[in-house]
Order: sequence, then structure tokens, then C-alpha cells
Amino acid sequence: MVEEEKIDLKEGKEKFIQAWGALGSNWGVSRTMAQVHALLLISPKALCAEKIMEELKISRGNANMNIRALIDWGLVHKELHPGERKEYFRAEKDMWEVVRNIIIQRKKKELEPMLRVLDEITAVEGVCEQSDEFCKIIKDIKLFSNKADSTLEKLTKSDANWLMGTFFKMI
Amino acid sequence: MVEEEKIDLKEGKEKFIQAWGALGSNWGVSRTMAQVHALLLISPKALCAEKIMEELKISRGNANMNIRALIDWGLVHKELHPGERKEYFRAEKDMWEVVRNIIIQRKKKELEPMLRVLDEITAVEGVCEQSDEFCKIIKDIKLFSNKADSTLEKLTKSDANWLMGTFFKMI
DNA sequence: GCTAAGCTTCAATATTTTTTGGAAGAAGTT
DNA sequence: AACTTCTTCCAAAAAATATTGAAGCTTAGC
Repeated sequence: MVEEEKIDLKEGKEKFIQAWGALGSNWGVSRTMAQVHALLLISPKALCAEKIMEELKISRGNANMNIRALIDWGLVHKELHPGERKEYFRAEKDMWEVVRNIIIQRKKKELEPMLRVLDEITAVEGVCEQSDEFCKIIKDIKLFSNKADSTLEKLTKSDANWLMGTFFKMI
Repeated sequence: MVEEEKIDLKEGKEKFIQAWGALGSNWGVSRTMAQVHALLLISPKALCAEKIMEELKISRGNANMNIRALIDWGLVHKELHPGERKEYFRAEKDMWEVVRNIIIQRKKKELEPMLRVLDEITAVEGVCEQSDEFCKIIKDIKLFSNKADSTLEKLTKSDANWLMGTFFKMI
């Protein structure tokens, strides 16, 4: 009986890791990185590199690289246990924090560079009819992007509780 | 002088196509697909397959596949010119419509399947301590995902003008 | 300063994703 | 029906990405 439940738990974990991995690959995140994240998300305690390698059957190098990347994204934290040299890793469990970090990072790495490109482009153009048409379209995109930028900025700065309570209900 | 402006226009277009392409590849969209989209976005008039192939230097098959995919996403529309057999393609220019379509598609293809997986998983679990911990984490993720789902649902159903006016200012 | 545990790096390799080009299909014209 | 013009499909090739494994590095403890 207990044995049977344990099999289910294992299956459940497996399923979640697979699903999260698949999700990641549609979002420009490597499957493995998303799986490491999933594994840590559903692990109540911090795991060491060895354990992650073993669970996901990946090499040391691979594990290391993906863990670093997750730390860079602010989705995973390093944890040191007194008297041990090994590093342990623990995922941020608060889903709003997770999404918030992702928004912050992607805004910085993608939206902001795009805004700069749009600025450059608008600056350059200006006389013939074709230029005007192009310029008009770019201005439109710029306007939208700026709105998106400031909305995201405010979103990430707002308090999680307020957000979940007031804001989500309101729409 | 006019010649010089034309060069700038060309450069501007080039830059935009490159930037949009790079953006796409961080979002699980192939670079070429994003470039086709960019090219159509900044083109005041609809373009035929030939023109797209020529501008982006891609093969017929590649152009075709990516155009179809963009149509599936609802980002590009087919346009037939009376008396011509060729098909022309025109991008949706309203950025809110663009984003709206993307949200609708990704919600359907990613968020909803994930919700189903989360349901399956919660159903299975239940006795030992480990199961309980796992279950608790999954429930948390499910709660958040459901909230995200209904928020996106409402977002995509709301009117663009109201959204841009009231909502964005409010936060 | 030496050793050993553990972390990092990176060139080689494997895998996945994209692209191509051509053959087959569809549809309008003579 | 044969011809033309364009679209679609798909297997092979190319390109891009991810993964491995082992060498090298770092640091704590002796």
C-alpha cells in the first residue's frame, strides 16, 4: 500500500518535471534548465549537485551550467550547510517571486534593448513617402512597447499581496 | 540626398528585422519566422512569397512554412488580389491585437495543458509525509496558474481601448 | 605547502531544430 | 487535356544548441 503510494509520488514528480521541461522549451529556456528548476521546485529541501545529476541523469558539467544559469535568473539560491563543503540549491517557491524575477530579467534583456533599437530607428528616418510610412509604423510599435515597459515596471514593483488580492480581482 | 535617405530607410528596416528576429528566438519562435513577421509588420502593403524570399534570402519552402505558421498564430492574413493568382500576405498592425493573439495561442497550447497535468498530479497523491509535501507545493503552483489563467482570459476578452486607457494608467 | 573534495570550464560530441531544393499537388487558362 | 503559375510537402543537409567528460582550478583542513 505504502509502496503503491510511493510509486505514485515518483510518477507525479516525473510528470511534473517533464511538463515543466516542455514548457521551458517553448520559452527559450533549455529543457534541462527547466527540469532542474522543476526538480528543485518540488523538493522540500535543498539538493546538492550530485543529487540533481542522479535524478535527472545528466552530467556534472551540464548540471553545473544550468544551476548557475538558474541562480543568475534569481530562481534558485545557493545554500551552504555548516561543516560541509558541498553546495546545496534551493528554488524560490513563491510563484509570484518566480514570475516577478522572470519579468525583470526578460524586460532588461529583451524589451529594453528593443526600445533602444526603436529609438535609433526613429531618429534616422524622415523625408520621402516610404520613410514616413515606415516611421509611422515604428512609432506605433514604440508607443506600445513603452506602455508595456512601464506597465511591467509597475507590476514588478507592486506588492505581491496587493497584486493577488485587489488587482487580479479587478479586471 | 534622396539616395542617402533611402539608404537610411533600408538600414532602418534591416535593423528592425534583425532585432525582431533576435527577440523571437528568445521566445521559442524561430528567428526566420520572427523576421518574416517583422518584414510584414513594417511593410505598408501586402507582400507575396517571392518578395519575402528575396528580402530575407530564404528558400521557398522555408518562406512558405513560416508564413503558414504566422497565419496559424493569427498574426498574418492572406490577401488575394483580383485578377492575380499569387497570394499576398499582410501582418496585423495593431500591436494590441498581435499581443492578444499571442496570449490566446500560448494560453491554449501551454498554460491549459499544464493545468491539466497539475490536476492529474494532485489527484494521484495523498498519504505519506513526502506525498503531502509534494502535494502542497503542487497545489500552490496550481493556485497561481489558475489565477494567471483567469487573468489572461479576462485580459484577452477586454476591449483594447478600455485596456490601454483605464487599466494601464491605473496600476 | 600538500591533499582531497568539490566546483568550473571548454573542446569534442551528440542532439535538436531549421533550412533547402525538388517533386508532387492544385487550380486557373488556352 | 496540356500548360502555366503558384503552393505544399518532405527527406536530406546544414546550422544551431545542448551535453558530456575530463582537465584544471579553488579552497578547507591537515
